[in-house]
Amino acid sequence: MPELPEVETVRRTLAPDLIGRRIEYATVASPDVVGRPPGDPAGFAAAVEGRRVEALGRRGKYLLLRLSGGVVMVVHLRMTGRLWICPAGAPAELHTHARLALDDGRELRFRDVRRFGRLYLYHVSELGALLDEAGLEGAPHAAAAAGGGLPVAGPLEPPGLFELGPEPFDPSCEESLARALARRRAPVKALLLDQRVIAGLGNIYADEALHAAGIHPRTPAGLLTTGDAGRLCAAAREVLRRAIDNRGTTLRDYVDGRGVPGEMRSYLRVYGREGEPCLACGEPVRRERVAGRSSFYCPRCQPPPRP
DNA sequence: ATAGCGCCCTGGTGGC
DNA sequence: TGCCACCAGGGCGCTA
Repeated sequence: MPELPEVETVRRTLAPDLIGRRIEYATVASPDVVGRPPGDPAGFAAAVEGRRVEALGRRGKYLLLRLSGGVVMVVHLRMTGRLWICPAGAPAELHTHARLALDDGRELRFRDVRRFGRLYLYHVSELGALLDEAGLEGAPHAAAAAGGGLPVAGPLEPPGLFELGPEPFDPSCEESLARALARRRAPVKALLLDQRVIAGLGNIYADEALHAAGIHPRTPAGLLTTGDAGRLCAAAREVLRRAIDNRGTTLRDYVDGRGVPGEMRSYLRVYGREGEPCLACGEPVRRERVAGRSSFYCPRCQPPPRP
């Protein structure tokens, strides 16, 4: 389940092989995965062909590829998406939806068994602050003024991309979380998963962060203090940092930009460990459905809220 | 405004 | 062994 650490790992592992490469031609097979221009794989392919990859950035769980001519390709892997580079001759796996042939005899491939993942195209002028936030320095693009030859404008889908909360490593994270928690009845976990509050946490790292902070996932957000919000942010940072250091969590599908699985799974302290002893206190880890998601926690380290 | 739920989609799993 | 209900969960749209 690509969350922030997995997307960041994909970015880091793709960058050295991708930056400076020219996309010779593109094959996009499934209309489903083309979010913009909506359902137009041919238009998408035509719009990226001939462009060079200039830089790779990330914002939340979105990966951004800045292409020459002021075009930005945005990728969201959702649940089972994979984006990696392989030799052009490698047999295409089932559910390969896009293949971008590079000028060095290799291919950038997008595969997604469940077709939840999406590819989007934008012109730099549409992205505004997002470029800087994603670490793509928005140096003026001389050749980009005209619109980059993109076939469509259309609405700025997905809306989520333009409503992202602060990155967990951004100093404004504490304030955003504290503000979101105040007077809310929803379980704290629901807000951690809300990308408008903090960008980049998913089910795995939300559980890990709550455990590290000693907060039960079902705790009504409004019961938490500003101090709790601070501890939660600090816990999230530590968990995410560690996950990035270990190149992400591979449960089944996830691989990095070179096709290599991540190592973080062995270091998860609660996620996926129902019935096993808490690594902090030995109490068996429990699993419960919170905010529509399966949630793992230690009943001793994370005392349940009093009903 | 907010909270909760169903939907999308496929493959793996576990029960019988 | 085969069959099938069920589960995984990110984001979004709908409802009350």
